[in-house]
Amino acid sequence: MSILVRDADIRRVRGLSCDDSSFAPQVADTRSVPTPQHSSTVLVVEDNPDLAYGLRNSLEIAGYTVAVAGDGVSGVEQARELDPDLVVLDLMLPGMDGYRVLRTLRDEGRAVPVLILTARGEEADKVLGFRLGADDYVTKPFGVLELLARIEALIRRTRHWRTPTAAPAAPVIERFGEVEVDVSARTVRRQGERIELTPKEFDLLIALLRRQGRVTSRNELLRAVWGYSASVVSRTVDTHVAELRRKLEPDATAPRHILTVWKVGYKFQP
Amino acid sequence: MSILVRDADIRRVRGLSCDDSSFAPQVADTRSVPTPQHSSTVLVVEDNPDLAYGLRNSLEIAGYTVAVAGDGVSGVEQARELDPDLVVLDLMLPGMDGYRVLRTLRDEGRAVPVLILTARGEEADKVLGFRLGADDYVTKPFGVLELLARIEALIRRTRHWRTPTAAPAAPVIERFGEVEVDVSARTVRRQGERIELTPKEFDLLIALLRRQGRVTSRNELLRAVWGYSASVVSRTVDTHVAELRRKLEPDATAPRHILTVWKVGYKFQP
DNA sequence: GGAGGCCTGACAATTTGCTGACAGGTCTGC
DNA sequence: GCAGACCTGTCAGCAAATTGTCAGGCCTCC
Repeated sequence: MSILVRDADIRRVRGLSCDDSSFAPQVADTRSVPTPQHSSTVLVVEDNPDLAYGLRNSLEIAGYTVAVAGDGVSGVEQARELDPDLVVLDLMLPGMDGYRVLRTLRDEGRAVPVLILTARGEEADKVLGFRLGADDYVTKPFGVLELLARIEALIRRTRHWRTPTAAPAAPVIERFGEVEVDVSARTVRRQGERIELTPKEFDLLIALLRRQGRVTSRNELLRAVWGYSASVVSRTVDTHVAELRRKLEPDATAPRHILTVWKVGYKFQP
Repeated sequence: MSILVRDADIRRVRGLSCDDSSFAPQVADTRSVPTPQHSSTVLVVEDNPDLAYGLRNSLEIAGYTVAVAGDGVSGVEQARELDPDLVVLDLMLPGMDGYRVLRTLRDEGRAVPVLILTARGEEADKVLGFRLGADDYVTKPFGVLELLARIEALIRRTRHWRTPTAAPAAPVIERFGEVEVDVSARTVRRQGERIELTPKEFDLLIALLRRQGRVTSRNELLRAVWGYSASVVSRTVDTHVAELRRKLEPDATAPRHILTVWKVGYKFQP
């Protein structure tokens, strides 16, 4: 893994003017250079300090504004606050792992491009990452120049729809029956009263909400919420569905929203 | 390199409805169901016939419309004519190489996403590819599922500026007589009133619907709905047909939609 | 070390579907 | 046109499959 790359190379990748002479304060330099493309913000969510430092450095040299989050929770928070142009996301994070970070962002309706950067190179991992809404997936060890090129490509691809519209970022709230779900705050109220859902319960609820009106098999729910594909052997999904019903349905024994479809799966109805 | 992948996996990558029961009618269904997501067109520019064939196959199973070009010049031409949603581009091409194809497309102002697929895995090659305007870069040997996931991600990312309105998954509804069937919700209404069908009944109804207008033998229905082929010894199919008639026909003794064809089987008529 | 979340596995409660027989229709050969 | 053979319609009960539910135990996080 070559974190050590000449600055000139890094600049070149971004297509900045590259006269090799400058060993001057690069950061200040690139900032003052009137880059035609207004400086984009990149959020790096990475718990390994060394790697985070290296990335920040490379990205700043390439002319980006960089923020670093050391764990999943602060990653989500900073993504909300900064509204970055791209997120570089490690999967192995303490606490909230990368998959969950990604899912949370997407559940909140954030379309920010996400590049997953991880040691997990199994094809299944990659497929899962893309399914959850990732835009690129780079495995360690990686070349910095390639990473920068991919970041550049992603930002290039997504720039035009960011500039024209200044999103007012309305809170995403879903309602059904006497329940309202604030997706970004991950809170649920029922008759105005706060209901506590566990993370899995909330994810499951969102997954059902996103598929409302359609029958969803346990397997699809497993993949969407738990992240793996396996023939359903245990009662995990059912257990959580039962818990959701208990917490959200007026009468858990006669559900009106979270319905069972025999031999197929579950279906959410508003 | 695993070109050989189960169809079910390939479908799953596109997020089509997927079910645990391996041989159940649901899987067969997905093939004929008009997928709500309008079929995207993928242009494959690849001179190796075997690889091109394999790609076309996988992509078609995944639900894409596929065009193949065997060299760079016809690749550019087809890109102009078809205006595809994505281009899979090999670099090593006879005549006009991939880089030049890419540059030509971009010079013409075509913003179509391009995924480079090549054996050249040097970082410098990748960086060059991205600089020329590629959106992704996959090196051989590659996993088909990963490639499909990347293609899906790219098309997902670029879909919105091709289709201005993002419709929230309109339900697929089939109608006949006074009955309407919502396939994805697995619900049936008759004169607007909800009719409860058991799983087998619903599957049988779908199977008949899919074969409307032509006679279907009990054996074929058995295979389609029950998943196994067996000479019909029991009255199973008939029983379920009777039940369907009772629930859906205005007069079950004089069916108008689910007709008996003597000594042959059944026929559905809208 | 405690608490909460999550999964597992068993048991109970439902729902579904198959079987097998009988009744009623339809067809074929005469 | 008739009789017998054959095919389809129908029914109800039991067996099997599926889901609801719960408590115990493992694990992670605080």
